[in-house]
Amino acid sequence: MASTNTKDRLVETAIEMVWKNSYSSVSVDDICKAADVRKGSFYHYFKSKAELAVEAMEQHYQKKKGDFDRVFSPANTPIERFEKYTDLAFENQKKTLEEYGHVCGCPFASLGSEMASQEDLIREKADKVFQRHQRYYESTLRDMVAEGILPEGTDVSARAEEVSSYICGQFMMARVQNSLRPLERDLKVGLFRLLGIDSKYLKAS
Amino acid sequence: MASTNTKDRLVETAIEMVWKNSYSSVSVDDICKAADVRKGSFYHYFKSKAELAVEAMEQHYQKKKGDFDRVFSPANTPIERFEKYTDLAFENQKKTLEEYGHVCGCPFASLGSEMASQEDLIREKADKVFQRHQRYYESTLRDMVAEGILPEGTDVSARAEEVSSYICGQFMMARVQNSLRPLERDLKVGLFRLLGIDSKYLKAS
DNA sequence: AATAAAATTGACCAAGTAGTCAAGAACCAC
DNA sequence: GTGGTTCTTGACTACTTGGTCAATTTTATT
Repeated sequence: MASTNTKDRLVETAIEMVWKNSYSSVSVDDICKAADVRKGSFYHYFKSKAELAVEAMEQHYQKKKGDFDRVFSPANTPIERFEKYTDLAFENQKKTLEEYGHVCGCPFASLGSEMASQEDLIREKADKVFQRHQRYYESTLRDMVAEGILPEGTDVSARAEEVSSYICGQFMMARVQNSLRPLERDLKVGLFRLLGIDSKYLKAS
Repeated sequence: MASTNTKDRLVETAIEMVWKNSYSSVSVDDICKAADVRKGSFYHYFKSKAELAVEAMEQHYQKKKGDFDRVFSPANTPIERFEKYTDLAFENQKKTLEEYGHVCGCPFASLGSEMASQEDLIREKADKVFQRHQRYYESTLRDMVAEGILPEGTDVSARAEEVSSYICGQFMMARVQNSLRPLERDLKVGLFRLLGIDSKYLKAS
């Protein structure tokens, strides 16, 4: 688990601690101590705490990218993709609850929202990560249009953003409630209603 | 604007500063300075910073309650209620952008999410406020069922929570993007799709 | 006017904050 | 080995943090 590489160890420790708690509540000293790194080394690799956060976000995205690629693979039907995605998302949240003792929500949203007005680099990074996620949704929506599941002329870009907002909102709600229950009940069913897919296409699965 | 009452002045200043920035980035000293109150007075009224935050949330909810009551009044058709609500929500976000120079999102979500794992009182308060909001949604959804706009047996409680999540998610997204554009484009149309209302009922308005 | 209660003040504290820096250690190519 | 580069260290700074407290002023009650 723990990287031998100093920089990676800092990044991994940071994403864990910040995701569980918050950016401001986790100090550079905390991260250094947990990663067993002296502060001078920290500032050898990062020129600020914010820069570490940005790199942690990128690395976390890269770590999850494989899952995204698998779930949103064209080998799955468009509907399967969103189904598998909500399952995956739920499992991830469940894992944070078991591992950190708390529902942690979406790290990009929490961190991006917390620092939105103070660290523009962090806000921008969160924004960019969401855009990348939305490309997966868009592509799936386009396939839905092609298959006649969604009407010609559907604004896939707008709808992808709605999906992104909805999922993010569900995660934040789960974090604030510190409970997986509404997520389990609402995430998938609400998402498919939001997608505007006729129920006849959902019966099959 | 500025209250003559010391306690109110602290609460009003706090909600403003915390909403614009974040809980952690605004210190007790900052709030005291902005409210022109000495720190001893602060701790005469509040026994901790967290307690102030909880009271600020309650007061902010009370301040907005009138708008909610007007918008969700049974004098409006159920569809009108959600329409007026999205309009109001958008205008509120627009106001924060103009006033604070930044899209601020939902204060209960931002604050609740930021402090979820550190200050349980804050998390709980945010949770409670969302529950109160959901009661407005639920009541409207029940009226929709009664009018045949939604099918008998609709789980209004679950759907209200979905609505809450979606709106919150849109706000957070707007904050992270620091832009009103997606909100303007997606908030209302996505909400009505999420509600699962047959389009024939929407044509009328 | 006397008294008690509520409100205000500013000095104070211990602990933490992000970030710096000069010195040394480890590693590299040659 | 030599020389240069990258890493690591720990002490250091200047400042901020949430919170305390005893002394004072203001306000309300009689």
